[in-house]
Amino acid sequence: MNFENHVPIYIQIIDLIKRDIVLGICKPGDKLQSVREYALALKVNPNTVQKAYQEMERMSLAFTKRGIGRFIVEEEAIVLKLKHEMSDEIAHVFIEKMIELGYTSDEILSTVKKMLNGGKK
Amino acid sequence: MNFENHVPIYIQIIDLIKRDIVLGICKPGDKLQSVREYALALKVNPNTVQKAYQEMERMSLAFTKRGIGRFIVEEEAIVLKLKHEMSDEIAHVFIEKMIELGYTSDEILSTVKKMLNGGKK
Amino acid sequence: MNFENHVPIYIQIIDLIKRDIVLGICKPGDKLQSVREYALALKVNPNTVQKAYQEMERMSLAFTKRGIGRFIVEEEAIVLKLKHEMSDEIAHVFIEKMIELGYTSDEILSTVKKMLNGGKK
Amino acid sequence: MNFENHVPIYIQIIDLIKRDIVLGICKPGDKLQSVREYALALKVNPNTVQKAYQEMERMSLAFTKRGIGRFIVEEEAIVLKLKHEMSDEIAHVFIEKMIELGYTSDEILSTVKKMLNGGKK
DNA sequence: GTGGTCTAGACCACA
DNA sequence: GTGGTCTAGACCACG
Repeated sequence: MNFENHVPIYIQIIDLIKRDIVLGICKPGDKLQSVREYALALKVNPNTVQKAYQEMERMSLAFTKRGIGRFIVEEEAIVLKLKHEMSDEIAHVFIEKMIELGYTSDEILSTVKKMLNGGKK
Repeated sequence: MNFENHVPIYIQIIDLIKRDIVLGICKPGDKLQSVREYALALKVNPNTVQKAYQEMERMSLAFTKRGIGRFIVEEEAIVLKLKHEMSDEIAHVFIEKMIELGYTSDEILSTVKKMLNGGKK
Repeated sequence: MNFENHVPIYIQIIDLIKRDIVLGICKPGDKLQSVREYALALKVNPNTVQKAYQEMERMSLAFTKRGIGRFIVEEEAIVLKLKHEMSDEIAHVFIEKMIELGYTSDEILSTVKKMLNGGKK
Repeated sequence: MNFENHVPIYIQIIDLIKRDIVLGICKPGDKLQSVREYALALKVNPNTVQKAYQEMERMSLAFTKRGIGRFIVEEEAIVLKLKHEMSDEIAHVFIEKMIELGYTSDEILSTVKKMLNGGKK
């Protein structure tokens, strides 16, 4: 967790899990760590994890079995859906901002190419 | 101004002005609108514009002539510098996030291409 | 059983049995299924059935014969009593809430009529 | 606020406000009391009011102007929509339960009539 | 054990 | 002033 930047911790937690789902580290139907466990692991307050988990339920990414635990939604398609949703969002924001700065499509493409070849940060 | 998303309004204002500089809508040395004028125009609290202007001074993008007004820094190079700084930052963030999602360089490139051709908005 | 809504599962179980009594599916004096059996059938934690049964004893709806099993109370009147108790409670809550929303008696009646005719589900 | 029953306080708060909207006590576009104010008035913790308010935003019943306050959504139709949504829900649950208990449409109607005439609780 | 709710009190950014 | 977030710690119902 990054406590320095201004992205709320509970959002960072959600993104963490979303990434784990996309990367296959946890799979549809898997049980999430309990609120207390995960809070301990991340060294944050249980309420913060709770908030993240509840937000994930609202996004239909997880659901609760009362008294048993919380689980990732059991829909296999969620992985690809998440991946595309997230990458589309990211790419869209990127391109919008570049266009706003006056870049043409060609310039945008070559910027990306250069950076990808440049390799390290 | 977008009051709904989570980007602070004063940041949105700074970005607005930066874009105007990059696009040549206002030039190095130009006088900025007064806090009150601009606040009125943007339908925003004057404190918010004030904060945006102060932040721009901190970033050496603007300076104050006491009793006269606030001006964009007079250095011509600022335009290109801004443009590159901003686009580099944007592209860098974009690529980092895509890699985090497990995309390869080729996939990133083709995603960008597709979006540029899709061309909506 | 509905694991998604917020009605405790043990309450849902009680309601299930009460309905069966009212509808004559099981009769005063009948033996209830064993905790384990019923838990298996409902795909529920045995503790939960246990709690439901205990609660029913507390409400004088059931009683235990040690070593033999649990039984529905033997009083025939229980059926009608249950039926009226439950419907009165339900109707009362309904009318109270409608009045709170500003509905008049006439409007309440016509709402009910409309719904009964609409008849879906 | 009712601290005795098991309906979460934040839900009770939401219902309170919804009722006020339906009854015209507060109108679309009105400012809601600040979190702290309302918490003080209801003698609950500000976090509890906060939770209620945020839930209302999720239901598109309210929105935030940052640094200014929270407001009821500006859509006039919301009043009737809420009223019908709530009464439909209430009536639907009522009728479902009565049917489950084996009541016929006629019996349901006459039960309601009787209760409405019976008048007091 | 699990999640759900609540309190008390704090800090922060924003307007 | 406003809302947003977070911590610490508590109690409860549920399984």
